[in-house]
Amino acid sequence: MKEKEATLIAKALGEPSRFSIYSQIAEGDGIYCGEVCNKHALSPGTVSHHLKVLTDLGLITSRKEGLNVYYRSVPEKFSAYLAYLQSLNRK
Amino acid sequence: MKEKEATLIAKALGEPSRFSIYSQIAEGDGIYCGEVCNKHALSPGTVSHHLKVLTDLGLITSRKEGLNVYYRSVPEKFSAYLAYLQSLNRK
DNA sequence: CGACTACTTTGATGTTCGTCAAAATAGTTG
DNA sequence: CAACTATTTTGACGAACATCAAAGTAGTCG
Repeated sequence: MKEKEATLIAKALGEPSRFSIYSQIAEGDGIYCGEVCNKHALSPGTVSHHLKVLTDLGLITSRKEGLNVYYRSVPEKFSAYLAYLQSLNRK
Repeated sequence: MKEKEATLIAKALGEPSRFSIYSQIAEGDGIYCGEVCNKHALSPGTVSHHLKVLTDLGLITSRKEGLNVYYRSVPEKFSAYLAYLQSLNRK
């Protein structure tokens, strides 16, 4: 992973709502968009926006199931980010 | 470390200039403020601002040496942040 | 003390971006 | 097809913030 990508991920997780949403997704085994809206006091449009940012960065993936959209995390991507951060100390 | 603090650190590192400045400090064994200004095309005021943000978060410390101010990283703080991130996956 | 240096603080500016309401889209179901 | 539901997109607005120039501060040195 390059510095630019790491910075974009850090920026994404630096927004409180988005960090919280990512945490919720990462902790479970997948979740529907609506459940995210329920847990956080945010409009559907705002939640959809945050989910798109996380998806574009590869931190989560989505799959349509009927009317709902199912989201789950991509641990490998997150691990790659952690590995990059770890390499910063004592390079 | 709590979620709020982790988010603040992520936000701080999500700003490209600040991420780059932190990297420069973390990679070496300490550095003067002026050297940071030289490496990055930023005004002294801007660099000072970024260094203050990182200092307030406990990611770096400063010590005055004559006319110069010497900065070095606090690896323990950064490690605590990494540990928190690691706990997000598979909690 | 007075000139100089390294850094910090202040004030202003332009941009980014989180948020919502509302319109639009896609898919379901009678 | 028509009504409905879940999500996304659009447009607008306000707040946060990165940046700079310039003024301020602290410490050094003749």
